[in-house]
Amino acid sequence: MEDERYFGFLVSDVARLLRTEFDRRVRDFGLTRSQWLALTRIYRQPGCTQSELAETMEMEKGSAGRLIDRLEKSRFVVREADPTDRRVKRIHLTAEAEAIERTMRTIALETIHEALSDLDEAERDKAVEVLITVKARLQEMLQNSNQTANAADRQMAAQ
Amino acid sequence: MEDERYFGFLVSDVARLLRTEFDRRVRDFGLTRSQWLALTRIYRQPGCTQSELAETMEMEKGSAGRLIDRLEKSRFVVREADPTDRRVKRIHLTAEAEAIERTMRTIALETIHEALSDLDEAERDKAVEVLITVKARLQEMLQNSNQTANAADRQMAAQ
DNA sequence: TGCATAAAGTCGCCTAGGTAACTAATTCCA
DNA sequence: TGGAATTAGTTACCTAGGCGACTTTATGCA
Repeated sequence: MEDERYFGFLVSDVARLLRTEFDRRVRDFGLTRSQWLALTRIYRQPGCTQSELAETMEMEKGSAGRLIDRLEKSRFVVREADPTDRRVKRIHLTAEAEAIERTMRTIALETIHEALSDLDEAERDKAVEVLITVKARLQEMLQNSNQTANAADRQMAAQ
Repeated sequence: MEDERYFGFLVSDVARLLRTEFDRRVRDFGLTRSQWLALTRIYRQPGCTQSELAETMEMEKGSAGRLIDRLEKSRFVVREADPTDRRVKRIHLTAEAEAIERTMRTIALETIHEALSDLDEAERDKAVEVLITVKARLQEMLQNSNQTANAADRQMAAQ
């Protein structure tokens, strides 16, 4: 059990190093890794709502909203009102963003390619498979802690 | 090359989910995952300087300093002046922190154990090995981008 | 139909971490 | 030995993301 700990350290370290290296490479484009990730999602799902974006990015809608704030300020994205539901804001890429999305994608692929260059194909595939398994497990765990929190809330409310 | 991208997404997702789940489990102790990580390092290296801590945690000294600020405010840590070098502040755990460090370690091990419970031993070991390889590669990449940045600085300075 | 509930966004507050500029103290070397 | 370069730490400013309270709008049910 003790040695499992390293997995936790390592996965955090690798994620941070990857983000830092990518952000350095794209700094001149005025975007960050998170912002680019959002762009790729909006690119594939134009006109999505903020909540949908938060869902596919697996983050809180508050965090997603602020990400969109920054993207809008940098003119990569526009918010448009939904005609049938006045609560909803639909997100669209600007023309500039569509062009830059392609550049960023190339840099992302180069960065990850270089980061993985010491692995052979089988190792890469196995690593991806393992990470998918762990991620699914963690999502279940988080859902459970949400449920117990909600159950506690309901208990409080009933009293 | 295209499929390598998933590795990047996955490793970031797993790191974030792991942090969030752990932080939820330990919230009542008044600490976060990062703060606990710092405690374990100080536990193993009592009296270390802030720069040494930043080094072993592989983060900027500014970030480490702020982490220590929060730990000091929560009374888990004290800064002590070094008698021989007046620039240096040496970090020590308080008695309370030493006790809590053990509890947190248990929770960390439980969390990671649960997260990895769908893997067999060989998969775990292989994953750790792969992550070590990728991390080393990324560290090299970051060192290179640092060097080119410094080289550019020197060029600027020479002009 | 009317009211409770839920959903979409926003905001404030928190931690985390990078970057860069700055001060004070130390070391190194000509 | 004196001045340049380095090192330790702090600070300000930035993005990122979780959490919870809040408002506005829709929905669903009795």
